[in-house]
Amino acid sequence: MISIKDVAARAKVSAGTVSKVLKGYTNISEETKKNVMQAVNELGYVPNSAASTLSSKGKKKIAIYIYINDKFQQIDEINMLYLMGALDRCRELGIETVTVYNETLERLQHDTCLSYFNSLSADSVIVFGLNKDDRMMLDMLESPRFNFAVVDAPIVKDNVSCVYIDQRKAQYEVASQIIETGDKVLYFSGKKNGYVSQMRLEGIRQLQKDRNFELTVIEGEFSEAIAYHQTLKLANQYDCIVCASDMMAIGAKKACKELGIFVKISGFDGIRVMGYVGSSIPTVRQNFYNIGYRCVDEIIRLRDGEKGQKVIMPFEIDRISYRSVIK
Amino acid sequence: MISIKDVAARAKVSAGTVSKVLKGYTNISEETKKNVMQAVNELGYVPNSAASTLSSKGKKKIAIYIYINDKFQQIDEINMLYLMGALDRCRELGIETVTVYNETLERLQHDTCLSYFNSLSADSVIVFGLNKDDRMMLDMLESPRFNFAVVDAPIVKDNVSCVYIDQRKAQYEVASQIIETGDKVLYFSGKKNGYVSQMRLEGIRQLQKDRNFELTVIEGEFSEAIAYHQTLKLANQYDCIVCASDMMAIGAKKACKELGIFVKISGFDGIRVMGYVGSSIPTVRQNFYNIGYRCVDEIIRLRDGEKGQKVIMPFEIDRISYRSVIK
DNA sequence: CTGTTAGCGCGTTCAG
DNA sequence: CTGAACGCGCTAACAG
Repeated sequence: MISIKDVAARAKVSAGTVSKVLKGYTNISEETKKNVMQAVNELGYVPNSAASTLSSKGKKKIAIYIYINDKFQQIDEINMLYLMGALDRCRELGIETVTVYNETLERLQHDTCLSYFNSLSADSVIVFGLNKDDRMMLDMLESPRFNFAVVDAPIVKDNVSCVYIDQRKAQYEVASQIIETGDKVLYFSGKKNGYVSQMRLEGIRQLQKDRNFELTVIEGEFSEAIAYHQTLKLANQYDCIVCASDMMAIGAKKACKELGIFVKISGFDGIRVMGYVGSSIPTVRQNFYNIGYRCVDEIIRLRDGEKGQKVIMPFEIDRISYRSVIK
Repeated sequence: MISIKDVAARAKVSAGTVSKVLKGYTNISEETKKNVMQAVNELGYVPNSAASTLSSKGKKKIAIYIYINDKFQQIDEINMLYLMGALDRCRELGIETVTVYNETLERLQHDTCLSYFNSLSADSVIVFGLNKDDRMMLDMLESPRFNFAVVDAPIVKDNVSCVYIDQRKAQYEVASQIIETGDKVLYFSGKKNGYVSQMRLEGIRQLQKDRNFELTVIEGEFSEAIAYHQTLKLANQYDCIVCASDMMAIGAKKACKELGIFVKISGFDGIRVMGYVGSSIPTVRQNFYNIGYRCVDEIIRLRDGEKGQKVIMPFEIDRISYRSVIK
């Protein structure tokens, strides 16, 4: 384990000087700066981040908080894209990250959660797809000591920005692709009390007012299985099935095929698997990568002392073709 | 930020004693133990892991090394399952983890890589799907200071265990489901020089000897697009298309459908998307969760001073139905 | 059984 | 412009 001392010895300066060089202080002669950097390279020195963050109370990492579980299919694609976006942006900016998984937090008490992120030397947290049941994280948002960028939850505070597409508008637009006046429409909503679920529901309700059709709402919990089974039971009574997620749309479509009937269906999210199911279903394409990317920029804003804001990301209404997914 | 001192003050003992209680030392009176724990709870104290690992040179985290990119579709599902397995096992065992992404390492020099993991206070690394191009990680494996569990690469050393299914046998068996003597067989292999690609290729070659058929091998690079386009061109000359990955099988199947011909196809991996493509394609089902889970146990073995070993995980030959993926 | 002491590796004053 | 000295929060060795 080569420490800053080794570098100092090799460069014939003191440890303090090495530190200054590495931190980019200005008042260092070019001469010694060069020597130090050379020693660093020759020795392959990497600062010990534990010691570093312990010493300088400067916590600078961004914690990336991810829900990882097997309850909902295809969540992994969305998470990976969020993650890629955020990681790429952090790399561009030279910011260190820590990945934190929800199950890790579930073990902790309310208050200890703060300390936990603290001990990770994070001062900011990006929350991908905040869950309304996640008391732990919701409590954390109250702590002014951290900055947050939250995806898919309409929460704005001095230290909290939120990032998402206009769910209401998106649901309105995608549904309007398939619904005609007078249609009987079945709507599979997401999780009861979920943030996005509510907004999407408002979207379809708005469309109902504007276009006048019969609307039945079923809580689909984003579950493909529920959509599948409910569709098997009910599809023959409806002209359209509007789904608050692609996976539910896939379940509904599958059921219709099995029933041998045609019902207009729309989805929501724009995930790749839509390109494989052999049906052309209009959906809302969210650019998850960009959302993740943008979250980092929000954190930067907050760190700079700006107040939290709501960031609305663009989306597209489209069908996902096989061609588009195989690249 | 409440530190060990605060706890000590509240419990009216010294910081050292608190530390001992928390580390589960035996020679502590029940009385003070209780007091300390109470103070810990009341204050919501969480040890600062940076300080902890800095002090005790005891590095105990397991670093989980993941390739994250968008080059190959559906890698995300596999990675997530690996990850879930490893994380679950680590939680069961009370081991802390750090997640490290390949792109982070790509910035580093050879030697600094070691220091990097060091500074993360990791003494072990789990590598999911080691890439033969990844010089950085391959070099690291030479370092006896770390323990490694490597998935999908046949590397065994004192400090390196590897975990995977019997690729050779799996490819043999799944292909034998569709190939009959005298068939003309097209084989889409994985990445040239890839570890698993080679083993799978051996499997099909072995089958060729045993069953006697005409075999053409094309480097498919695990790419759905390549399989798709090559199949469009060549399918009518073959009876079977054996693919070294599910995504290639899907590409091949799609092409056959477009050509309006039937060719027997097999896949490899057992990922969920196979349940959505509407074709019943035999494949090798790997239990990625269990593989991730098992990797942690291998690390434990190595930490206990045992030598690295090859761990062969079970697999199944099966078709993935829609029913099985919607649960 | 418990308190005291001495660092872990680094960043940051403060002198010089 | 540079070096010495202190302390971040914690653990370990040593006293008592």
